[in-house]
Amino acid sequence: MARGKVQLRRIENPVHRQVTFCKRRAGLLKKARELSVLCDAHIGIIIFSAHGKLYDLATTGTMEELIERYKTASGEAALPGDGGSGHRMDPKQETMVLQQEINLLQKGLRYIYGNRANEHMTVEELNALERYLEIWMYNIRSAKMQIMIQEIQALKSKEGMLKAANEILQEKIVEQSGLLDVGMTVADQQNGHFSTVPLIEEITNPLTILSGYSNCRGSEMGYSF
Amino acid sequence: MARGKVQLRRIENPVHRQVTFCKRRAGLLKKARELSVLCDAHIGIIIFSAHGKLYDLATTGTMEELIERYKTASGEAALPGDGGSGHRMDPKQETMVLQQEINLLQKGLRYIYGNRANEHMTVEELNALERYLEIWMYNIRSAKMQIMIQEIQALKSKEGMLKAANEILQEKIVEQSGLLDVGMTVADQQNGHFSTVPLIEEITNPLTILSGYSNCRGSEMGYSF
DNA sequence: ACCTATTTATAATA
DNA sequence: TTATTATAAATAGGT
Repeated sequence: MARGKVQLRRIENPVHRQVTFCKRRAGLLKKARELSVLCDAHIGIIIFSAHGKLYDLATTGTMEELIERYKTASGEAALPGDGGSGHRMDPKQETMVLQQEINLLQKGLRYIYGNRANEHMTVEELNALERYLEIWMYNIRSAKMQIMIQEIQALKSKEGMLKAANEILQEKIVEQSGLLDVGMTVADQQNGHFSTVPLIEEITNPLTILSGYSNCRGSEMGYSF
Repeated sequence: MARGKVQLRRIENPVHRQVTFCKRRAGLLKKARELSVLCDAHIGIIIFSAHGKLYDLATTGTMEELIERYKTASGEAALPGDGGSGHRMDPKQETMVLQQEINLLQKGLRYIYGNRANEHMTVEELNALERYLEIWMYNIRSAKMQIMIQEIQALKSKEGMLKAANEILQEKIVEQSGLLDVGMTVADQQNGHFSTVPLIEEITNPLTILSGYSNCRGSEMGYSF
């Protein structure tokens, strides 16, 4: 949330990932304490870093007490809750948790299924919901990849055209050099100061460099989704 | 955090408290999921509302697995402080985590491809499996994205070199044309068949085309979706 | 629930 | 880790 928005995927740079982990961990625990104080909630948080280091927080009593309470509460049966947040028990509620995890899609989902989606969904409706979520996520990701692929193709096109142009130019130069050679023969007879050979080499060199560079190591693998 | 800052103490107005609880609870869980994805952390959160209602989140596997791991990790190391003490992951613990993931995956595979009547999975387990799959997909896509970004950069680099080469070639041609013109002057006096002007235009045209973008579909790369 | 003015959180950087 | 600072997010107060 600063100096550039971040995508919701694993941070590849280890340093960045570590810094972000420290900061966000602190932020998360702070938020938990605030929520606990503001709303009388009892909160326990367990965090294992990628390296296995443990960080925890228990806003009330000990973590053990919270765990005991959790086991009791989670084992009980349940009421279909208000309208959103995760409880447990039946498939209906569990799927609602999944729905919450994709906040951006929630609005659209309500549009499609109507407000009663939270109240009276059958198993069949839930299956349809899941399928729809998958398709939607697929489309969004596909769109992003499409943009990148178009860029790659455009760049490759430009590369091909530039290469072709270089060849044409090279041919023209050779051709011109031949003409020049004939002309220079006459010229040499007049002042004898020029030689065409070094000139041709000068011209050819850049192309040689280009040809060497053109090892397109672009992975030939097909990107699939 | 908006329309007026809030004091860090219990919200007296019950309505406000409930609304804030809902909002901040959602925010807290969202932050936890983000931290988990961004930094490969394994996070469990248990929230009891003031009225005793349970809300929880396990970003990896099941809450029970996290609790087991917590007990091991917190019991091993030194001081059982209030909260936030770090501990290290020993081989035993790491093996346990990996074994949990493997077991869940194998069970899921048997469930999916085998006889569902023989393999029973709880909703909790299925959700955990779903989260695993999602994380794996994240990482796979991240890797693919990385490859594509590298390819784009390589192509842009090549494009720049080719353009530079073209410019050099163009300069050489103009330069040569000048020399050729001088030579042709002599040659024209002999047979009068050549004119240098059309030649220059012929040479220049390809570059004009090159500057133009796009076209060309070539791209032997098999991107598929 | 939805809408914004503000407050917070935090990504990039040193 | 910590500090800084430009920006992205979260959210308090209303509707």
